[in-house]
Amino acid sequence: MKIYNTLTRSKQELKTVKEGEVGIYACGPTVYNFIHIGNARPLCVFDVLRRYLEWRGYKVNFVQNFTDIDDKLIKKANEEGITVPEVAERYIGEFWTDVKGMNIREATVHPRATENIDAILSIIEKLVEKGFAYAANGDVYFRAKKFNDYGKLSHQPLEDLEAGARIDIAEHKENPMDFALWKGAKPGEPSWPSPWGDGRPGWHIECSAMSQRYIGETIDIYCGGQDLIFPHHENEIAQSEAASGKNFAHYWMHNGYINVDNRKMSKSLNNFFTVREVAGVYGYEPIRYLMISSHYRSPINYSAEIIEQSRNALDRLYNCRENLVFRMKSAESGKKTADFSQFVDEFITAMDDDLNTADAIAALFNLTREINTMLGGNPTKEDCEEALRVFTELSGVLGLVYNVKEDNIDEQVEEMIRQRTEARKNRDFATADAIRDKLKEMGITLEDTPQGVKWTRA
RNA sequence: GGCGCCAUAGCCAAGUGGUAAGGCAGAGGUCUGCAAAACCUUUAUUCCCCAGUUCAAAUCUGGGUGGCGCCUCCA
Repeated sequence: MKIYNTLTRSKQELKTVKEGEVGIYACGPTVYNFIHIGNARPLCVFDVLRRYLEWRGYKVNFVQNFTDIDDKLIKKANEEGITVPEVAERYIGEFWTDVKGMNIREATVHPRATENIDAILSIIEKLVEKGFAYAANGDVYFRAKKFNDYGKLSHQPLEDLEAGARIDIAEHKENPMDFALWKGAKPGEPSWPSPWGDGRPGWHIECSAMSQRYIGETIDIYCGGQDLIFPHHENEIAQSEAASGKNFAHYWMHNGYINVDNRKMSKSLNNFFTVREVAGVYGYEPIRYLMISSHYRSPINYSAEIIEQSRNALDRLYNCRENLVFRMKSAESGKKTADFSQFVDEFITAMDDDLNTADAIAALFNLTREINTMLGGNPTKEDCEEALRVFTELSGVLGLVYNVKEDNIDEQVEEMIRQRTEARKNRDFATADAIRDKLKEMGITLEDTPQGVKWTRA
């Protein structure tokens, strides 16, 4: 698989540190509010990346953090008159609601900044020891000039960045490009003890600490939005590599923005839509579809029109599956002649080329047309099963078509159990046993209890 | 000022040297008790403009026009 690497600005063949395994770190949300559809993009895109790599046989260690201590959380806590942990807890809960709605799988681990203060402090100590960091007025700063590769991700020499930097006169930095690793506590703020006094971690250091703890000193793929390239990811490289002396991440994947009226959606422009409000009108599924319907590095200009188009496109996929499942029930058993491998090949070719989900979706639609055509003929049960298997696999890798009714299997089972109970009451054990055997065939085991019949599915 | 991205049909969107995928919307048709769904046909002689390279350019090069982003918290 080829991946576009921001670091080299080119597509590169994916070579992982450990054969067959891949460690991915994705910058997670700062949990001070509902997520907006701009946040939804990396969540959906990198969820697809993870699903795809797993489907191709990789063992994926997918780490996504929660930033649960930060200026914005403190501000929010003060506004609402609650504590910072209460703010975090609330919005982590809301995050899960949206994320589950969009069929985004839980990461392997979701570490929180506040649970990794020890790891953060140990990196800072190392940096101070090596002369890459200095304490000033209760804060600790990273000495950007001392790290020779500073600017390698954003491809900007330090001097140019310096020229554009805004100098915050309130800080005690040696150089404007230095950034905070540790912030001295202000009254009323949450804080942790440290060798430099009570304080809290800076934003950048937490990701370095958590990626190192949960993946290792060198990670394979680091993911995030383009707006994190500078300064967040640049700073992470600097502090991580200065501390470990090793490559921090081999591949950097950055997704494009969601725009509104062709302007970047942002809090300051106040032109953002939350996932919750869009889902309230259109449902969660079209949001996911929209996010992966174009290439992840291209911008998407959000509008009501395109989300409606997404919903309609999705209907075509759902109809196909429904028609297929319906037909499968009555189809006669016979030879399997259908072959859909061509669409799987198309799909893989697309995804291998820097996660070209647009082309992958096209392959899924081509498969859909083929299945629909097949249904117009006289397919065997085996043909239908094969079609459903391929369709489910491909749509599953993209995480699409997930609100599927379980074909009323629960209702069916309940009805059969009711009939069996009725038969037993009438001492018609032949019928009762026949039903029991039929259920067994379906993978259902029964258990008679004083409260009634309990059943479980294999 | 430095760095970078983008421009393909009514809309969305792939395609980065071999003659324009896919989806939405529209039109016509087949099927259908009606209706859905599905299927077929149709909708870009052409990819912002100009010049160049080439047997061949949406694709490469140069120039222009228009739009956007990062350099400050942001996905």
